Amino acid sequence: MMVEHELEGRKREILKAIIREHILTAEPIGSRTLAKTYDFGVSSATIRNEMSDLEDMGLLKQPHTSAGRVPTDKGYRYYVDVLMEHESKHPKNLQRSLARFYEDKKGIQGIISGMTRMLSQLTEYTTLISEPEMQKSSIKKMEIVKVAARTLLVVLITDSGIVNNKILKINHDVGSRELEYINKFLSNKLQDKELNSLDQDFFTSLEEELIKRIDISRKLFEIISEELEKIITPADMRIFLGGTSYILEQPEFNDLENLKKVLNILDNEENLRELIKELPDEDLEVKIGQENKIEAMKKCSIVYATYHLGDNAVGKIGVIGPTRMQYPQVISTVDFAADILGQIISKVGR
Amino acid sequence: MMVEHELEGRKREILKAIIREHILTAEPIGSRTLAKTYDFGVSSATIRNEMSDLEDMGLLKQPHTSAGRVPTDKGYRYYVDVLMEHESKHPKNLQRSLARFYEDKKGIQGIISGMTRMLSQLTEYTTLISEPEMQKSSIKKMEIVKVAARTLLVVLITDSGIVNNKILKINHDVGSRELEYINKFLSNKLQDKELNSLDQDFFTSLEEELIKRIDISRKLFEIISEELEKIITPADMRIFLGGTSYILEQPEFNDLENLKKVLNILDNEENLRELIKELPDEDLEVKIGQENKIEAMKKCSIVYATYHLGDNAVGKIGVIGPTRMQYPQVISTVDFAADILGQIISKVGR
DNA sequence: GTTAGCACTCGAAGTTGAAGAGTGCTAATA
DNA sequence: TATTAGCACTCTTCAACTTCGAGTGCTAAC
Repeated sequence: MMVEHELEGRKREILKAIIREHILTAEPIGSRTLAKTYDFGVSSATIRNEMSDLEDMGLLKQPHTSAGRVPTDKGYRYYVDVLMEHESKHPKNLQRSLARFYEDKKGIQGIISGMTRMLSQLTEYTTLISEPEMQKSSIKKMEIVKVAARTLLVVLITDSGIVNNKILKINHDVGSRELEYINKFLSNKLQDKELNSLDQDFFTSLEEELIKRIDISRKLFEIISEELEKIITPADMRIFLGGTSYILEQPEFNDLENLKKVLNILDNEENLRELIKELPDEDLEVKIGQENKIEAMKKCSIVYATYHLGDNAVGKIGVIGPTRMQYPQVISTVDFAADILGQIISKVGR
Repeated sequence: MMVEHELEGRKREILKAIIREHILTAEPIGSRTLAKTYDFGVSSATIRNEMSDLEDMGLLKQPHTSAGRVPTDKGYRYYVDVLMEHESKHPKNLQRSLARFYEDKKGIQGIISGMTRMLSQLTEYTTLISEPEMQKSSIKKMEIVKVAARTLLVVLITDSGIVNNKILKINHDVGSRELEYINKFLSNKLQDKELNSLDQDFFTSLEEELIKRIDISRKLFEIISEELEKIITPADMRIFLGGTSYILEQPEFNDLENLKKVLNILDNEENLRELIKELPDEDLEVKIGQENKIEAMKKCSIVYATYHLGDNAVGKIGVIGPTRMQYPQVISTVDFAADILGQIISKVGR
């Protein structure tokens, strides 16, 4: 199946031209049009023959007899992997827009939300950013504060500067001494621990130790550790979505049926989480059409990158569009955005 | 303009029938159809005359000659205000679904997010819920915690149980004594204060007093009070949106132009905030078509209610659909949902 | 290996005509 | 006087038909 890597020069150029043209027009490309706009030095008939070969290889297809050719997913894949010329320059206006972020102090979520909007405006596609996962971070500080009778607030801060908190209802009141003790004890035990090392076993052993030392209600500790676990698991990690309406600009989604399917996914944060979980932690990846596991996404491409906060927490940033996508620009923009986003958040955190 | 209130019986019944029928079919309603499906005891010709009168009053209109009639915004308004029969019963399955919420302990945002999804599923329209505004709440507890060198965490808890926190970067380090003092001082001063009474003047006077008592860096206090103000202002109050894709089910949005306009509003949280600000604090209100101030919404209706947390914080909960909307069901559902939402959140908070 | 030429295919777009739904008006009716 | 039957007229929708152009594949010649 790796025949394509040996594509001779002219076939390469023709495929490249077809894909470029199709990305611009969203129309099937015919041999005559191609011969006229590009100068291959051969006639349309020859191009026709080449195109027929490319079709046999599965890189092109015809929507129907007597229409021009359209790239297949495989064609796009080959384009992205081999043919495409990468844009190395990042537009000046991007850098300028970024300045704003440094001034803002709206917290991590504000930054991500702003970045979502910006990326979607730059690419003119729908954009998706996940909050940084905390799994790989370690705990910098954790504190339980009593905020009212039978109400505690657990605050957790990681070394990447992410804050998480949770209100805790308990049945019996806790004395402030007791709480102080628990705080000290937990601080000691949890300091600098990696979050993903805190499993059920860990908590059980903690509990045993704590019970030995102090006459603390077992029930109370159970609640605390249970809640701590919940905070840590990224089950309800927020996903930021922007530029949904750009989808409507794409001619391939003029078909309401398709549109519905895709919007149904985007509509629901649960589905988005699902979608993001599917994506392996690559620095930069492109999922083209059928390569997506979720049914409704099989007519879309996703260009995504993983952004890093130091060496720890990571999140995803991605762009969703039709398989006919402006890959060079989008890839370069997403790549850059991931880089910048990591930097900005890291600065806020530290 | 209040002529309509004296609409004679038959005209009322005909208008009601037309609106009902149109809500179901989304088609213009003709006199013959009406005469056949409803039994008014008169012929289609008579109905035709009545319809003509109703059109003169601005309650109906014809999309074109020789089409049936369609209700105008004014017609719907009259329907909602006068003709409509309210559904008083709340469906059993709603009550059942609610049980789930009580078990969840995902915090206020989780509850709202869940409620958003539920309401959109029940009504089959797009749903919108705003976080409770804190303006009218008072402060129950506020505490500044030092989480790292030159990093403070401000935690604020209101009497309606809303927690807000913010990370604070400062230039110089603060001693823990200093902090303790500030905490005590602020606790005293802020306890039970209403949030909307905390204006610039208040902070200035606080500052003066504090400076007298302790040798605290003026700069530090400025930062703290500034940030406190930011926490309080609802500038970036979150809006939860659900069921966007239901819009696609509505035949009136088969026109891509319309659809784009509306989705553009929904796409952007900023716009949604704008939208919600437009809505006065009524217990339950319906904005029909042209009554909406935002251009893109002039083909939509919004049914919304204000939900309460005790007597204090309030938020909005609403449903967006075409002007041809299932008003009776939606109104009753939104009303009920607002009620329930207030209750649930209050319980979590207390 | 390349190309010109040609028959063939298919979709897009425009045209026409018939069917159907609905109206408004008028004159007859209860 | 309010109601109704009847009829001419208007307008949309839909299907059938046509035309046009873009594109292909194949063949034979270069």
